[in-house]
This record gives sequence, structure tokens and C-alpha cells, in this order.
Amino acid sequence: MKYNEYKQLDYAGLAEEVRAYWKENRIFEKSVETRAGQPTFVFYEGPPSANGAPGIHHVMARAVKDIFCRYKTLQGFQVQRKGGWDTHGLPIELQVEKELGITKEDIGKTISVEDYNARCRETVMRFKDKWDDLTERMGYWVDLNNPYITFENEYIESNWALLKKLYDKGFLYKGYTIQPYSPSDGTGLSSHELNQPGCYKEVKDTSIVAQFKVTKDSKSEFLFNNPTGDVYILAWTTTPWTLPSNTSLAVGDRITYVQVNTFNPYTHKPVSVVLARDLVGKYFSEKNKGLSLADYKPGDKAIPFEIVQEFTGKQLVGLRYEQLMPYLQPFYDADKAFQVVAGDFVTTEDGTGVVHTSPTFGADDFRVAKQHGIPALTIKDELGNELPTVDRRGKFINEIGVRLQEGVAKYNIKTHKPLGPDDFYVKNYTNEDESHPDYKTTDVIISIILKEENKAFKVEKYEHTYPHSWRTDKPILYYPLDSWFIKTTAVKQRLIDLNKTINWKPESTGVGRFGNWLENLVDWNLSRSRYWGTPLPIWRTEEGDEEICIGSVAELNREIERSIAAGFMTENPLRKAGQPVQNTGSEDEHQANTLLEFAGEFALSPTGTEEPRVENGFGGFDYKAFDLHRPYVDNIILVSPSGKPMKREADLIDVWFDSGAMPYAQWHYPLENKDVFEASFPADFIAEGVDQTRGWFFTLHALAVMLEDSVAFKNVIANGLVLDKNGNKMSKRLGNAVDPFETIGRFGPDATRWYMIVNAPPWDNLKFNLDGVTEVQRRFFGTLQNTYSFFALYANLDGFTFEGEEIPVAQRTESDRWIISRLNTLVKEVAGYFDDYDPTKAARAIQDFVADELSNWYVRLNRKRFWKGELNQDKLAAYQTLYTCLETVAKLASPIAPFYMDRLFLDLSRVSGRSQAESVHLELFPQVQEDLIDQDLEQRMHLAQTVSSLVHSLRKKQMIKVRQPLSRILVPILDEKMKTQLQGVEDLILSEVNVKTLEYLEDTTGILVKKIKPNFKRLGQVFGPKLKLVAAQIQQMSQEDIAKMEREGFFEIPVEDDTTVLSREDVEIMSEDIPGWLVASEGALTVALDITITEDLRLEGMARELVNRLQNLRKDSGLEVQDKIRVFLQDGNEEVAAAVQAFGGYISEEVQAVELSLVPSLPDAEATVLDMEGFNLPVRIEVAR
RNA sequence: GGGCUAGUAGCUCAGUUGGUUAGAGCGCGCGCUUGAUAAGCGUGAGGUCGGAGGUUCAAAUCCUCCCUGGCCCA
Repeated sequence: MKYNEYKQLDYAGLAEEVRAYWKENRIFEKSVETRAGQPTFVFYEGPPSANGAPGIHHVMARAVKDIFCRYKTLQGFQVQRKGGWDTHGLPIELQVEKELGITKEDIGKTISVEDYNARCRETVMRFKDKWDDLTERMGYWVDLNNPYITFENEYIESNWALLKKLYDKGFLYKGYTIQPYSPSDGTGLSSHELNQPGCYKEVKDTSIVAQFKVTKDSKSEFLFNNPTGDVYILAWTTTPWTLPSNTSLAVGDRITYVQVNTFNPYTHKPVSVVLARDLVGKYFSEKNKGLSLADYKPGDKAIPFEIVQEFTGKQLVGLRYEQLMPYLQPFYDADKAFQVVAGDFVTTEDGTGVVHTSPTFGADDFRVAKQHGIPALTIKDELGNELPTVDRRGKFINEIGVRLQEGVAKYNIKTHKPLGPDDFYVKNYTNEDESHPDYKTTDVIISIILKEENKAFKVEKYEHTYPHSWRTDKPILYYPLDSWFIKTTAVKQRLIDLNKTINWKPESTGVGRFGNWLENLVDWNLSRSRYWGTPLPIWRTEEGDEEICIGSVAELNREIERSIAAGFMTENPLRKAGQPVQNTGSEDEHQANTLLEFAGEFALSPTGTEEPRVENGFGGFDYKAFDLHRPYVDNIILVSPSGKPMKREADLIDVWFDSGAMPYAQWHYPLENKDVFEASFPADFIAEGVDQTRGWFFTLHALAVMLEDSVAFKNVIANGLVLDKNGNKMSKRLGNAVDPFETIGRFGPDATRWYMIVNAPPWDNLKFNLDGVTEVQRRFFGTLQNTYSFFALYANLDGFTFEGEEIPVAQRTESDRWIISRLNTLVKEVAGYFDDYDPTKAARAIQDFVADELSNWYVRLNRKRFWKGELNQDKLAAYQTLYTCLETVAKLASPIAPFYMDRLFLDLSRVSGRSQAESVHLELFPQVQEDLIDQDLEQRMHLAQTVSSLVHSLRKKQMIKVRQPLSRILVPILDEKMKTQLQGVEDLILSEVNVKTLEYLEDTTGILVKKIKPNFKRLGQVFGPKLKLVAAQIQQMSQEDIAKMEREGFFEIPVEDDTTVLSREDVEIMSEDIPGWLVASEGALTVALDITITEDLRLEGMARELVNRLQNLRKDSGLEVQDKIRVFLQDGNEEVAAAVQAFGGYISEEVQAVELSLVPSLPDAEATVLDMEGFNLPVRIEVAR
């Protein structure tokens, strides 16, 4: 049996063949099955969405996942990889809306929710085939046959069960949060919608610096030492309409503030105001600094001011002030209202360094108010629900409108039309004619009222960017909206503590990005007011006083039956298919039943995910016969304990819940598969883009902590983005996106994967350049393939099949032992890097080994051993060594380049029979043989390489080609070890650089010019600041001084007034030059070359030239390697004659000539003229039969 | 605006606890080799380490600020 030889390797074609082989022989399945009973390595697949075509960045992300799963399999672990699909969410809905040319408002009107969701369901899997194709082509091993799909009823049911668990623990609550809301659309906007191009517009708004009157008490006393008039805190806002609902002021506790005595520019009344020191210049002109307060007359343009005192924000915290616009009073926690608090978001960039806070209309405001227990200004409706001061149409509530109307009348404010209490919209949502001369926005009306009442210090137009609805172009408001929350803040410390046990790659994502996120955690807003997603399983009475959270289909079924009994429903949608309904449930069961017990009772097969669930599915329900999505769940009306109807809360849940729930829901846990779940939780490893930090990484973590008090994953790689070659984001629109199919089709998956991994660590952004893939293909795969071909060529000729005994490594040659030593070092390194989740370092180590050490050094130096002579022990050792290297490299690199390495491995093992494995991926990772690692030997070989390199360098400088032999190299020896080391590789060096002898120069005194260098690291610790003096002294040492120091081992030098003794370790001594020789050095190593070319050497050089030309001729003539020839050279050149005379035997042997003779003349027709650089030499060769 | 991250040769990247000549591959120049040859090898040029300050005897490395790109958040 022969090793496969490839004329020209088609990497992409090879991968396709290997892929077919894997499929046919179920290699992936076997790689899992054969590890049954072994320790498991748990991997979670972060589900992609199949609504778009996969891009090259998916190849990157999935290569990372695949590498570690394959590596762990090689290490003997069983690695299950269940695939999954993320199928819900806004992007899909938006895509459908775009395709149908509709907006959200049309849903339920021009298209039924039913049809709309059907469309989503179809759209979301549209590119599944393409994804599956890419998955296979790129060699990502994941179970595509039994994926979890988030829209399936079982998956949704698991979500419900988990939500109920959270509900029962008190982690689920309804509250409100400040969200972007568009009154013109009557809907909240997602951040996605807010990021639509053109959403943020430059607008001019009225901004007010308002005066908040400080209440005098013990805390504020320090402000009342010497004020002119009342004391006010100045706070700035660009949204005056939020001032009626102000309940607190925020300051920065480390910001410096000042108190300034001055006059109000509108009322001219004396006031004493507080603002940030850095912003004084904004409100008070430097020019007016010297003006006397006493001289001021109302109406003066120049307003005098005087800074009275300075203090930090900390002193302001806790101060009380009078309500600015006392139109409404808070109806709870009123004692906490109208005080100064500290806020971390306060800056001195704009305004006054004091931020007016209105908890109902700002996210920061809301947060800071909550922290300090500050109430919001709201009213209660008839049902007792809290409402903000602005209604959903963007209009002030009547209570405020009445007061504003009074103000308009009182101060004679001219308006474009008479304004009633219900006309005060906070922005122009009613398309009023703004060009009307008397048109005034509500903000302006508020400004005028405040000015009149000595409550405004400054009013001006302020230009800033403000978000607008992408549909109506009207400004949005930050507005309190009802939402369901998961109380993640309740477990905040636990989230932080457990995060510290996770191994993050890179670490900074874990402690920085993720850690900071946890530190600033807010409750998780679950609600989404959309259509296509997991419905929130909470049913409520209209008053909201009774509710139920449903945790399973069975529970829902029981409740429906109760509802039917109560007459709220007529039929049970879960029983449509006429299934027998099990366990309609009694009152006690309703309370007592835990889901797991229920699961145990009805589960059909605990692990049976492979059988499709058609009839008699889990719990006796036909899961294909109903749908837990909208609109169907919305039609279900349940009955409350007191007999009232309950409707489902209309919200869907955040899709991130879907994906964060995958450890449980992928197994339909907690309804069944308890054992499977427990065996696969938490994950040992996950990998996803760094953009998932607050997405999947967070939701996995949060749910695991809340449900299981555990991490969800122990190791995580957060990989970066794939950019185009110029570092720009790839986008279809710009046309710079790289098509993964095309790339893989052209270069094959192995080079593509290898490039992505070797080029930059996964967590750095990758600038994807196809030239880089080409380079990898050449440098790594080309070199490896060359090495294999070389091996295969000769091994086939010699019939080497690795039969018989392996030659003990100790009996092999120096270079054999060297490469084996390096190979074992490599195994150790690569395993270490993989264990550390650093595939890039692993790939680089493998690549450098193959290119630099195996191919460029070992094979090159040992070529002759492979093609000369019979298959003797030495040759056998060479084959065995090279074989071992190739086989080991195949295993080491197989996680990264799975196709090529499998072929390489099989090409080798099928001939040798060294492994019976059907694939390298069923093999075990190589074990390091520590006893074969020889540090001395590795060092020695390194020395040989350095010496060779130096000699080459010298030859080059003198333009002496390597074919010209030289007589000797001289190396000054620093110590005994160096000599021994060099002697070990002497032959190697000599043959590599074509020199006859290597001489060692031991007593170098007087011959060598030496150089001395301070050991800065050592001396720095001793001398510190005096180092410069010492270093200067050392550098001034003469040759004699150096010699003395070498002889005696120490040296005294003067340092300032003192002397100090330097020991040998304090300096580095190296040889610099040998007078009369050609010298080169690197570090402490110096090499001198004798470039005298004697007559003998010249002739030998000529002989080698002849060999070179004749070999070329042989090859050009198409002779076979083993052909013997006769050579006839035309006589006439003395040197040629002399060279033939002296080196005829050598020449004949090299070119396999049975005859080599000089002939007086050669007829032109028979001769080939050799160009001998300087003269021509006619020659004729013929094959000797 | 905040957090994280990157900026080192024309390009892609290394660069240890700070230690004095900052490295590699590709590309480029020059050359070698010709039984691995649609290959291979050597050698050379090429750098104000993003900028400015600071700490230190000593800074690509530590600190501060700034600039540019990226991601996430507001």
C-alpha cells in the first residue's frame, strides 16, 4: 500500500471529499458516541437567527466554538453539541413589516395577527438551509438534526415554567420604567427604532435655568450668612415642561459649587444663587466683576455679582427647597420630596452643575429618585392607578392645564388662539401653526410664568440633538410605561460574586464590560409590546387585583377547564384535536403540584428528543395541535379565585429571555429531562461575539443565578468583530462584505479557519483580508503538504510502512532527537494554549514548528538521508522521525484545520496501520513524553542555526557563494558548556555552510577585541540613581581592564568619592572583533570566517559547479533519479581539467556517472553548452544502459 | 457623555515582573539553491512604538490628559 501522492492539491475539493467521508461514516456522531461514559465537556450553542444569510463573521465565531469542542473530544471528553435556533424578536418582525410594506399599526387591522405571525414563522427559518450548508462546509460540528427552536411550544412552555419559578420567588413584578415613547404614534419605541437613520435631529428648544428657593434649616444655615435676598439653587433644563413634576435636584458630590450674590436679570430683585464654580463664567461676565452690588439700579445692563463662598456638592446634599411650581403634591413619601441628592451623572459640561430631576420623565431621574426614595409627582385615576402629569397624547393633565391657563391670563400672555386647560401639549403634537406671530410652545409659556414669578434666572434657546419618531418625525418623550420586570437587583451581589468565578477570555470583558454592567445593574425589563415572541404567561383581572402566572400547558389546561365551567370560555383550544385530557386538576393540585412531579408522571421518554412529538406528546397533549403564540393565547380568558375574568397581560417577553433560557428549555426542562439537564449544567464552555455581553452572556448568567444559584458557564470566549481589510465594518450596503461560501469555495475551510485563528486572537477585531488566507495557505499548508509529499515520495520508493520495531530515540541521530524534542515541546505548549482557551497561540506554535523547524531545518538538513542508499537503520530512523512529526502535527492541528488534518492523518495511518481510527477526530490528543525533551539539545541546535546564519551573512558580504568551500570558521569560546554544545553540532554547521573546519578559540586574551556592557537590571537594583555613573565607568574600561576582570572575577571602579567592586555577574562581556578576520556576532556569540580560497578549495568549488550544472542537465533531459550516465566534457579549460583530475570521483558519484571523461572536441549537434560564469563548457551526457 | 478595546516597519502581528541594539511573517532590494523545484533558503533595507506631559537611574511597557478607529451603553 502506498502513501497518497498529490500532484497539485485542491484544498477546497479535498475538504468536500472529507466532508462526504465524515457524513458517510458518521464520524461526528461517532466522535460523541465513542466517548460515552467518559467525563463530559458541556458546550452551549448560542442560537443564531436564520432570517438572514450567514456572513464570514459567523465562520469566525463558529470556528472558535468548534476548535474547543474538537480539542476536548481528542482529550477523551464526551462533547454533546445541540444546535439551536433563535426565532423570535423585533428584527424578524421588522423584516416582515418591510417585506409586506406595512407598519406595526396595520397588524390586527390590514393583516391579522395570525397571518402576521405565520409570516414571521416562515421568514425566520428562511435561510436555514444556507446556514446548515455553511455549518457543514466550514466543518462546524453541531447537531443539526435535533436543534432546539425557540418558537416551538415545548420551548415556550419551558420559558413559562421558568417564569413561574421566578414569579413564585417574587422576582417578577409589574412596574414602570422610563422609555422612549412617541405620543404621535401612541407607542413606545425600541432602541433599535431610535437608531434608525435620521432619528436624532438638531432642534432648538427653550432651556431654562430655574431658581429653586432654599428652605432655611440647620443644614442650609451656611448659605444664609450674608445673602442678598433669598437663597436659590440654580438648575438647568432643556425640557421646561418637566418642571411642574420636579421633585428633587441632583448635584455631583465631588463638584465644587459657589454661592453668588447678584440680581435676577428679569425681576432685578436681589438674589443669592448656588451653582458649580466652573460654570460661573457662563452666567456672570468677567467685565462686571468689579461692580458694586450697592450701586446696582433695576434695569442696569451690567449686573454686578459677588462670590460669597465655595463648597463641595456634598454639603448641598440633603438641603430642602420650595416646590417650584406647586400645582400638584406627591401623594406618597411627600416628606422625601424637594430635596437635593447626589447623582453620578451630574457634570459641569452644561447648565449649572445642578440637574433638575423629574422621576417620571427621565431615566437617570427615575433611577436616582428610586435610590433615594424620592417620590414622583403623579396623580391617581379612578382605579387608583398612578398617572404622570402628561398623558399619552403628550398633553398636560387637566390639573396642570388649569394652572397654566391661570398663568396665561394673569400675566397677559398673548397666544395664537385661546388656550383651555386641555390645550397644553408639551410638544407640538397637534400641528399648530408655528409661524403665527403669537404662537408659543408650552415650554415658552412656562418660561414666561417663571420669569414673572422670579423663578427663572436665564431663559434661552438651546440647540441640541433630540430623538424623533421615525414614522411621524415628531419628538419623542421619555415617559413612564408599564412593564414587567425581573428583579435582578435582588441578586446583584450574587451575580457579581459568581461572575468572579468565570474564566473570561479576554479577562477585561469579564471584569470590565460585564463586571461594570453588573455593578450598575437595574431590573431586567421583560416586556415587549410586539406580536412574534414568547407571550408573558400572566393573566390578570381588569383591576389588577388578582392574577395568575401559568407555568405549563397542563396548568393552563386546568385553568381553561375551570374557565369553561365558569362560562368565560366555550371550548378548550388545547383539546382541539380531540385529545383525551388528562388531569383536569383539582383545587389542591392547582396549589400543590410542582412541575417536576407532574413531569415525572407523564414524561414519555426522559431523553427521547429524537422522536417527533406528534400524538400523545408530553403530558398527553398534542403539541402540534395548538399554538402558545399570539393571538391564540390572547383569546384565553381565565377565571380568578373570586370568579372574575382574567385576561392575559398583552406583553411578550424579551427575546433575550428565550436564549438565556436555553440551558433549560433546550431539554424541555423543568417539565422533563431532569437528569439530562443536571448532567449538562452549567456549561464548561461557550463562545459568542462580545456584543452579546449584555445580551446572551447576561441572560444566561442572570437566569442561572436566580434559578439555580450557579454560573451558567465556566469558560467563555467573547470574540471580536470581523471587519474588512481596511478595518471598516462589513456591510452588504457598502459591498465590502466577504461571502463565506465564496471564500471557503476558493481556499477551502481549513485555510480560512486557520487564517482567522492564527492572525489575531479571537477577542481582537479581525481585519479580514483574502491575501492573508493566501499567505496562510502557502506558508503553512503549502509547507506542510510539501513535507508530506517529500515523505510520501521516498517512503513509497523504499516501501517504508512503519513496520517492525521503532528505533529507540536514543539511538537516532542528533537532528532526529532534536526534532522529536521540539515536537514534544510543541505538544506541551499547544495543549497548554488550548487549555487556556487561546487558539491563536496554539496555531502560531504549530505553524512555526512546521515551517521553521520541521521543514526548513530538519527536512532540509536530512534530505540526503531519505534518498541515498538502501533502507538501512539510519534511513529507517529518518522515516520514523518524520512520520511521527507529521502524524503528531495532524492531531495537534486537527481542531483548527479539521478537514486537511484528517486527510493527512488518514493518508499516513492507512499505510502504516499505526492507528485504526477512522478519523483523526476519533483519536486521542498526543501525550507529551517529557523524557524526550532535551533542553541542551534544543539550545545546541539553536546555536547551530545562529552560527550558520552568521556565516551565511559573512559569505554574502564577501559575495562568496555557498558552493565555494571555505577552510575554517573560528568561534571564541566563552565557557566550557558552549564548547561542548558547539562540538555537538559542528558537523551540521560545517555541511550547512560548506566550510571544512570549525576551530575554537579558548584563550582569547590579546587576540579578541572585547566589549563590555553593564547588566542594567542587576546594577539598577544596587545603585539606583548612581547607575549612570557606574555604567559610564564600565563602558570606559580598556581591553586590559576587561581581561583583568575576566581573570580575577571582579573589578574595582571609582564611584564618586568611593570605589565599588563589580562582580562578573554585574557585566556582560562579549567578543566584538578579531583583528584580521571577518567577524559577525549576535548577542554573546561571535563567528570569524577565514575567506582565503586556496587552490584546492577553488578546484573543489569548480567541481561543485560542475555537479550543479550536470544535475541541471540531467533533470532538463528528463532523466530518472536512478539513471546512470556517461559524461563527456570538452577539454580546453585548465581549471575544469584540474577539477576533474582532483575531484572526478566526487563528481561521478554525485551525478551518478559511470564514466566521466574529457574529450578533445564535441560536435555541436551532440553538445549542450554549460554556462560556467566566465566561460562556456560544451558537454554531452548519455544514459548508460 | 460613560465603560471596554485597539493604535509598534508599507501590510498583518509578537514584545515577559520597566533594563539600554524593539522582533517575526508577508511585501520590497540583493543573492543562494536546483533530486521537496509551479518549491526551497539566505541576507539587507525599512520604526520618533498614535500625540503631549509625568514617575524612574532607566518607559513600547507604569500614571495623567488628548487624538483616531471599533464595540457596548446612555
